Amino acid sequence: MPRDRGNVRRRMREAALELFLEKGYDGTTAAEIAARAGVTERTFFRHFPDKREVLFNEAELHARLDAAIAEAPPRLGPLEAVVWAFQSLAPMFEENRPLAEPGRAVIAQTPALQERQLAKTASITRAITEALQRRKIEPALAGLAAVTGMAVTGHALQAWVQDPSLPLVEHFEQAFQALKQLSKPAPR
Amino acid sequence: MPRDRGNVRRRMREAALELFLEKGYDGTTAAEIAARAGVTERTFFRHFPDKREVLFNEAELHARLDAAIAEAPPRLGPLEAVVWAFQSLAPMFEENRPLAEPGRAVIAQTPALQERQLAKTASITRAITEALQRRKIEPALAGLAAVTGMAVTGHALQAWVQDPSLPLVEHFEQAFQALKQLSKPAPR
DNA sequence: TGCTTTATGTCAGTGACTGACAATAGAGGT
DNA sequence: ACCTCTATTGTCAGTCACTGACATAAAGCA
Repeated sequence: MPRDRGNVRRRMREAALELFLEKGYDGTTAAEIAARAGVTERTFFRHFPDKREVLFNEAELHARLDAAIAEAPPRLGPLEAVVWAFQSLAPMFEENRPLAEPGRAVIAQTPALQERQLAKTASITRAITEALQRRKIEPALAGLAAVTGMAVTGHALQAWVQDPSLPLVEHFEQAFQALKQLSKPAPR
Repeated sequence: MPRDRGNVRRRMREAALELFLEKGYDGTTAAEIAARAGVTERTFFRHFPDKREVLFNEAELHARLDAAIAEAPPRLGPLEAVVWAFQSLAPMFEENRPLAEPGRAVIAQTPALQERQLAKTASITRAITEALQRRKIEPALAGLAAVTGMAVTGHALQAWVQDPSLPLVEHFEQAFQALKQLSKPAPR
């Protein structure tokens, strides 16, 4: 019965998001999601290890970040390389926006999903750290650049959701500049 | 039937830890934990919102941290206040060590528990941020001091588990000194 | 002693997730 | 067009986390 191959996954993601917006995450059963996608509950759990995963797409982000950090100009420092990598992924974020934006809303009101979000952030941070080490950055510095880069990125994505008029690239740039302001002057 | 009052909770925590060490987290059912504590599964879920919570003790830590940060000497800066607060809670950590140490081992090999751990860390970080703001620290600085303080504390606790010969207070001190080293010199 | 409150037991039910096995659609070869 | 082989999916039964409703007994108090 392999009729759609990779499309089944996408259909289930879309069906899930629709239902979550209609009835909330807790009010939606995995069987309902599967049904709307024209498939069985069992198939749902073959594609996603658990119900929460339907809202996240870590694998793709992970792979693209790995590649982007490797391709960043060698002259760039660790934090700059991270920012550069996210900048280069901006088109992907823009493209996924129709799904990502309402997804954030659902996550925001569901503790179980916020928890998973934290785990995903941690996982991506580890991935960035390793990618930086492949650029011959020492581990401690790589880790620091990774968490900082993730924080800046998260901030920029947040701002982008609230103000879609500005392109994501600009939000990245602003957040990065704000960080520089923070670390520069000794106040008072 | 209120015979033990608060003791039931402690008995269930101990029973859970024992069983987790014997059969692993996933191999242990909530009913088994309850049975070993001489109680019903339903009672277990009356005391803990879910199975994972049996391994964490956020409420107490949260309350004590709030108080400790409020009591820290006024002359201390935000990060110093956080470190001071954790220092003052060292006796509590030392006392809970028999439970906390094996608990860490269980968490380390159970993804579901690591996820919850991240959530707890985030929650405590928020609590510290708010406590610092009550000391008239501006929000951005308070948040930065909170995450930094949590990172230093986590590092110290990690080291303490691996080297119990040194008192926890010393580990806190060492980790704090290490942080200062990191932020001081501009390498190369 | 009788009454109220509180912690627990009992029971039935939902929903997430899993293992085992059967059934079918598609690719590729003949 | 027919056959074969493999990747996916459907079906079914079962475990376990978690919940609501109601009954019950212990503890505190009048």
